[in-house]
Amino acid sequence: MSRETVGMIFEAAVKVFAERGFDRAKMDDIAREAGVAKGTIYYHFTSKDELFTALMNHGLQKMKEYVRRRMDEVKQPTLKLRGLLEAEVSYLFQHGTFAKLLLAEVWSSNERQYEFRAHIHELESIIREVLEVGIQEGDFREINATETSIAIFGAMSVTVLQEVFRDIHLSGEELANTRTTPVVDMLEMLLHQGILKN
Amino acid sequence: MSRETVGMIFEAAVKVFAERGFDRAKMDDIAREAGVAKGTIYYHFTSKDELFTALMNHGLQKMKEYVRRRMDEVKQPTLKLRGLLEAEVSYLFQHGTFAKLLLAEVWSSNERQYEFRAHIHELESIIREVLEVGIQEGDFREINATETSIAIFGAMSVTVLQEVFRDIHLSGEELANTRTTPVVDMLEMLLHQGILKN
Amino acid sequence: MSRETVGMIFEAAVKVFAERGFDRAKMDDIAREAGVAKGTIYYHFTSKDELFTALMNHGLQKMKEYVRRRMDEVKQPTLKLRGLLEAEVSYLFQHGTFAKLLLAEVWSSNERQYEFRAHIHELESIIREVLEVGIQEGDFREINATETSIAIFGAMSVTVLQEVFRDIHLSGEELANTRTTPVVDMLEMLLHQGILKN
Amino acid sequence: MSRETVGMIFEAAVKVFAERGFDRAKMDDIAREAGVAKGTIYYHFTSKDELFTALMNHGLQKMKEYVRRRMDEVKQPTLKLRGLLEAEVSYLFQHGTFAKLLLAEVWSSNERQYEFRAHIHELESIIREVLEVGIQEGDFREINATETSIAIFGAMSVTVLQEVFRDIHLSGEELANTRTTPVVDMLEMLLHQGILKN
DNA sequence: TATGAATGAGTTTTCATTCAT
DNA sequence: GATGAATGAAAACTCATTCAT
Repeated sequence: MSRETVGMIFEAAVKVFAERGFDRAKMDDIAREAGVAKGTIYYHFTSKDELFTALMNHGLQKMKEYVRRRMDEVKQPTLKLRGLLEAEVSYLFQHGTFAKLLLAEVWSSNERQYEFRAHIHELESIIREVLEVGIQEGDFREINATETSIAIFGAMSVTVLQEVFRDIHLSGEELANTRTTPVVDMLEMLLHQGILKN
Repeated sequence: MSRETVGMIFEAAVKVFAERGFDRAKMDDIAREAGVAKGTIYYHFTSKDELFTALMNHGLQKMKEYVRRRMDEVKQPTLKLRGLLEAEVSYLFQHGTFAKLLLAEVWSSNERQYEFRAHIHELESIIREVLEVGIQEGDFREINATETSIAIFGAMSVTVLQEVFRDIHLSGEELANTRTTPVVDMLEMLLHQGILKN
Repeated sequence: MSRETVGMIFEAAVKVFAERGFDRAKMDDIAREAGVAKGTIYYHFTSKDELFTALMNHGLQKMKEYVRRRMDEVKQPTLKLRGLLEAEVSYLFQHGTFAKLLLAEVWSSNERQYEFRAHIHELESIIREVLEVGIQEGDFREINATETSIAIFGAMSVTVLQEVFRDIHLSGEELANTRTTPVVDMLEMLLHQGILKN
Repeated sequence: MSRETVGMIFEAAVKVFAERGFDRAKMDDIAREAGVAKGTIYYHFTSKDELFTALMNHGLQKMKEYVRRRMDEVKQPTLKLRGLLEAEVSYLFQHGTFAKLLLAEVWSSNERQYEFRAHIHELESIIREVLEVGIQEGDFREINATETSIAIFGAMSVTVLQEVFRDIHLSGEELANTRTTPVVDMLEMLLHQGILKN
């Protein structure tokens, strides 16, 4: 049963944390949502903080795996960048609650943040690696790969979040299906060629 | 004394809210920081929420004014975009605490968020307007101005935030002086010409 | 101006105290209602408690005077009791807010209560005196005047209060004009002849 | 333990509320008196208001049951009225704290009051029913049963309260044993035959 | 493993009172 | 006499965490 119980707590926690943010989320609500007693959560996690961290680590791990897997299918840098964007955008659309949590809590100031930002850095690193290879192979300009990767991550994540909030009634599945391509098209156009006419 | 008292509370509140985030900020700390009694805050603001909202509205108003003022100095769209970025980046560097608050709390889910996002939309609109003029005048490609402005806002703000966190020991003044130009250069290069080699 | 200011505070205080009860009444509300600054109340009364006590003493004094005056017009004990009831009922109807205050706060437990109950005793004494004269003059039975006067006061005041609450939309004037006679008739019938058929 | 804990909170609450009145009663005191932590009260009752309402509803329910039970033992209207008075007087003497609360808070103005007065009306209704039967069976005069029942309730309750306050050092048990009969005698004499000599 | 009643430190908010002008 | 900004003690309420069952 353990696996199942932990799973239900996880699901409930993502939902409640995303709805309310870390501080306004109550262990009571998570317990109710998960259909277990409050004590049960504490049997599996030592604290609210630990639960949250476990949650985010799990989510980020999954996201990184998903992105890496999808990217390994493509080789050419230009296409690789598109594949990467497609993977991240689609993942965040599918897990909108997780996306909210990600952006809302990275900037919140406390101990947790360090661990968090490390994870974000990893996501940025994936972008950076693609950029570096592209530069080396002569596909991309001699840009600052680190800074540019951060900017790209910002452009991508904020765009996704805006859409998630705008179409709050759509399911993650629907959002991912209908909005991924337009968003990635926009980003690709912007990133590849810039906005200048020639 | 009223003006002065409210001013001190404002300053103290920005600081404490930025250090801890809305939920972890204590009215006690704000009062101590402002050098007034806790009751005094409640004499001027009906609640913690009202104080926070007043604060953010004030900050966003100031930011918008600053940006608009700096932009009116430039006419040509290409240069105008640079002026805009320079203004926003420099403002956020100078008011790093406000910047943190801005990004951390927009995505946090509660009643406040709506008012907030409306302000963010205004900031995005400033970018959008520049894009639209640029498109009309033939300087920019036929891009989707709305979506692109969001992406640009994301790229800009996330980049600034990362730097603020990285160089946490630098004052806003120092950050603005040393980092504005490199960051704007990077963004301009990215946005103008994209990353493709030719 | 002093007389006027104190008068306005008095009026406002009766209203607010009656609406909310002593503890829930705020000095702020009284000040606003009176159209003066909060400090002004403290210039004239040393404390909320003193204001309240002054108020009640004043009200009870007025009531006693009113009752005694109306009663001196009648001589015969039987008619005197009716006159007394008429006076009290009519006064309480006209000053419904005061009546509420009277009954609600006599039983509230704190230091004030002693002074209060002393006043109530005086009101009961007026009844008792009438009963005693009536007994002596052979008009009334050999009843326990003290206890009976309390019972009569209870019957009268609770009846009035019920009507005040029931017809909450009527003005004191209207209530006094339309309800005094029926209520006094009922009480007189009850007290004079009892409910037994013969 | 639940039953016991709630019971202890109830007992403590009646005591503290009666000693201080609703507004001056502190949850801290109730908790101390009950020997539980403050949070425990909030685990069982959502607010001070809810605790108070639960308390009064419980008390009034008990009182009504007690009165109805004792009255069902008597059939003849004249005796029934005495039985009713005996039951109410004796109950209020035994639960003097509850009696104080009852009279002090019915007239205090807030949301609670409506629920309260509804209960009081029920107590008055019990009296009214007895009067109506008595009138129908020819034992009582053709009085207005509704208004008279209110007056009787007022006479009875105010009399009891006065005694409770006068002999503040006596236990409820002692008061009920020694004072019930004299008080009921007085009331019965007054109500049955009135005060006129013939 | 799972439960949920109990805890108490921590927080927001209220409001009578003061006092410099 | 009158003002109203400032105060701070007091109170209600919250909620992560514990622990006996």
